[in-house]
Amino acid sequence: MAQREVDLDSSVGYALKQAATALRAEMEAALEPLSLTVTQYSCLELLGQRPGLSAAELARGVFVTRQSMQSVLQGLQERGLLSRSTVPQGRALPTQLTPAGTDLLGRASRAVAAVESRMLQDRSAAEVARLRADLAACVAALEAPQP
Amino acid sequence: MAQREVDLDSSVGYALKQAATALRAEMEAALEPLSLTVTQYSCLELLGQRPGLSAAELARGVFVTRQSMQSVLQGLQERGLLSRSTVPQGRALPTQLTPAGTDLLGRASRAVAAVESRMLQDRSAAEVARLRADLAACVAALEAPQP
DNA sequence: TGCGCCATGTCAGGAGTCTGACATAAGCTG
DNA sequence: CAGCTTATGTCAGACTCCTGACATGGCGCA
Repeated sequence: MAQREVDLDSSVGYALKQAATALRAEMEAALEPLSLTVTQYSCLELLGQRPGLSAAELARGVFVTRQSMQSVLQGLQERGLLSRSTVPQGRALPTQLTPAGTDLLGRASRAVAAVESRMLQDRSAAEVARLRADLAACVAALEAPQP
Repeated sequence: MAQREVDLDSSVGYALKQAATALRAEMEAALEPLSLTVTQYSCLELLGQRPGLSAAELARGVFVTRQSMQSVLQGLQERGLLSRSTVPQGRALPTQLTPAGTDLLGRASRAVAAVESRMLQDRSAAEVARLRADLAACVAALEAPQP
């Protein structure tokens, strides 16, 4: 086996981490004027598109633990950006954006969209869709149960 | 503007984060038997391919701060996996793998390569290269100075 | 019905990483 | 040459997020 197992210059995994890191850094910079962290924005965005989600569902969608999501929700709730139902749906507590939350989300969403469109500049819609599909296929392959 | 600014189901950024998270989780699982964290492995791998790197250079390559890399290096050094030069090259202290470090890196590298190849299963070499190039283009676009 | 099983919310503790700060060494510039 | 800038290593503190644990509410099944 003359071939090296992992070569940084041709490793998709390394490129993936590099891209995710760069994107996160640019998102942080874009969201800083709104006093939002990337995690907080992700939470608002997810909640804006899927109103009524529970904390556990939000946590999975944002890729953090329930425990972390709890403190994120507390912070956003104290800022009046979202409200949690007092009446449990079973054990879960549905969450919704407040008008202030919806307003801030709109501005944050535009800022983030600008970053993403800068990341994808000079690429056709078809190329973008292909990249997205490639990444989704990676996720599916990784999450598939292995023997 | 009827189009939503950020749609999770078609957002490349979200897919990117999802893929990076899934890959990291699988890497953690693969490296756990070797008692290595992903950061520790990344450090060893980079050092194996670029011997003599300083702590600051390693930190940039692994996407952490110098301060974090310092504690990572201390842990690896105490396990006898690497050694830091006592004679500074200027201000920097070159770092090398020990034989034990090289040996462990070999096993870790194979484990990680298995994960990456599972992630990319059913794809041609050309498709993999294209994905890697797409990701690199994202990084370049994000890091390019903006007006 | 009663039991086990899973998901959710929550509390406490700890590991990892980051920001801030300082001293030192090399390079550049006037 | 002196001074400024940059890069590195290091120390200290704070913050974020995670792991572990527990109680509670729904669901399936014997």
